[in-house]
Amino acid sequence: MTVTVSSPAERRRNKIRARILSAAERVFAREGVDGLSIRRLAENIDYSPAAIYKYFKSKDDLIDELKESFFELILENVHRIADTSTPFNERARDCVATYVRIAVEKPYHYAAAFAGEAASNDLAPVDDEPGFELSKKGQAFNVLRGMIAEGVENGAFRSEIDPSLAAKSVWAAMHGLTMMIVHIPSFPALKADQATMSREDFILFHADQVIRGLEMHHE
Amino acid sequence: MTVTVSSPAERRRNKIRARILSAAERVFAREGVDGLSIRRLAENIDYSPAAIYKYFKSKDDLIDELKESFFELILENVHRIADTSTPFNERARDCVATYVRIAVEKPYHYAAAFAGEAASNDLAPVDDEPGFELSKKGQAFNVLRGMIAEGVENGAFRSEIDPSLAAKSVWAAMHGLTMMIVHIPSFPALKADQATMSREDFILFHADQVIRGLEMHHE
DNA sequence: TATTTTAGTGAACGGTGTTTACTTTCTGAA
DNA sequence: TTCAGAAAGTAAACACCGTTCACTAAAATA
Repeated sequence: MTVTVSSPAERRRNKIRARILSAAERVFAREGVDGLSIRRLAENIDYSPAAIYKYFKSKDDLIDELKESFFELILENVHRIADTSTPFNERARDCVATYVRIAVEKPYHYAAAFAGEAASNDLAPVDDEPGFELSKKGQAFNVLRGMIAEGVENGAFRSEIDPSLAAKSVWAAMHGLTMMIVHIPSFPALKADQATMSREDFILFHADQVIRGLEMHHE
Repeated sequence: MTVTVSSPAERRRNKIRARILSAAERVFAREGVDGLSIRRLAENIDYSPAAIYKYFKSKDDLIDELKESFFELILENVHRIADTSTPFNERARDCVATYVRIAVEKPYHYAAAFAGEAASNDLAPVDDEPGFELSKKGQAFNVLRGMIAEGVENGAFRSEIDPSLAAKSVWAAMHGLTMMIVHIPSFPALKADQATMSREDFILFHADQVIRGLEMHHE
C-alpha cells in the first residue's frame, strides 16, 4: 500500500539524526541548556563537532526540536484527559493539573520553551485552517480554549466570559505555577515554612482556584 | 552625629563598584544576560576584565545585585499602594497589577530573576525575625500574604483560606502573566488573533480573575 | 565508469568566564 | 618620613564555547 517514501540513504540519515537528538535529549534533560554543548554532544556520539551541522542548522535549531517533541508529549496527555467523559469540572481541573505535572517532570524543557525572545509565531492562532501547521504549544492552547467555551455553554462558567481571553488568563496562571516549581524545587514549601501541603495537592488547589475565577457566583 | 563610617579609600572603592553596576545595568536592561559580558563591561568603563573580579566574585554575583535592586524597585512601588486607604478590592487589584507592570518594564531583569536553579533561600520565610536579612523578593511576598489575611479577616475572602497558601497561588498566577508578557512581547495579542484587549486591560482582567478565585461565592 | 552529491573532518575564528603571576599604587604604623 | 604590607590593576594564559571553511573520502547518480 505505502509506496517506498524513503531511500536507504534517507533512512540512514534519519537514524543518525535521531541518534543525535536522543543523545541531546539525555543530557539536556539532566543538565539543561548550559550542560548541552555541541562539542560534548559530538564526543558522546563519536563525531566531530562540525558533523552536527550537517544535520542541524544550529544549536538553537536542535534544541527547538527537543522542545517541540516535549510539547507533543504534553499535548497527548492533555488530550487524553480532555476526551474522557468525566464530569466537566473535574475534567477541566485534571487537564490543567496534568499540564503542570508533566511540565514539572522535565523542568529544563519547560523553562527553555518559555525562555528567550519568543519566535512571535509561537503561541496559538485562533483558526487552525487545514494545511496550516500549528505548533504543539498552539494546539494545547486550543484544547484549553475549547474546554472553556464548553463551560460557558453548559452554564458552569459566567456567560460574559470570552473563551479566548479567559484561556489566556488560565494558561498564564498555570504557567506561573509551573515556573515557580521549576525555579524553586521545594515549592510550595518555602524556607522557614515547611510544607503545609504536598506539591500534588497544591497543584490541584491552584487549579481549583483558577477555575473558581471563571465560575458563576451562585449559592 | 554620624561617625565617619567609611574611609576615603572605602568611598572610592564603592564609587567604582557603583560605576561597574551602573554600566552593567545599562547594557543588561537593553540586551539581557547574553548581551552583558565581562569583557564588554570592562571595555565600557576602561578597565581590564580581570579588574572586575576585584569588585565582584563572579558574573553571576554581579547580576544577582542587579536583580536584587530591581526587586527593591518593585517592592517600593507595591508598598506605596498597599499602604493607601483605598477600598480593599481595588487596592489588592492595583498591587498585583503594579507588580506586573513594573516587571514588564524591565523584562530581562524579571526573566533573569526567575531563571536557573534558584538559590533555595530565594523566596519568603514566614517569619521575619529581626536581624534576619530577608530578600526583597521575600519581602514582596510578605506584603501579599498580609493583604490576603486582611481580606479573610474583613470577610471579603472565603474564611477557609490559608493566607500563606493563597498568597503562593496568587503569586504564581501573576508570575505567569508576567512571564507570558515578557516572553511574548505582543501578549495578550496572538498571531491570527489581534488584540481584542489592550495589555493594560488584560493585566487588570487577570488580576480580577485571580482575586475572584478568593472571594466568597454570594449572589 | 565518470561525475556529482553527500558525510565527515581538522583547523581555525572570534567569542566567553575566570585564574594566576606580576607590577604599581596607596595606606597605616613605627 | 620611611617602610612593610595591603589593595588596585593588568597582561597573558586556560579551558571552554558555537560556528565556518577548506578539504578528503565515500556513496549515489547518470
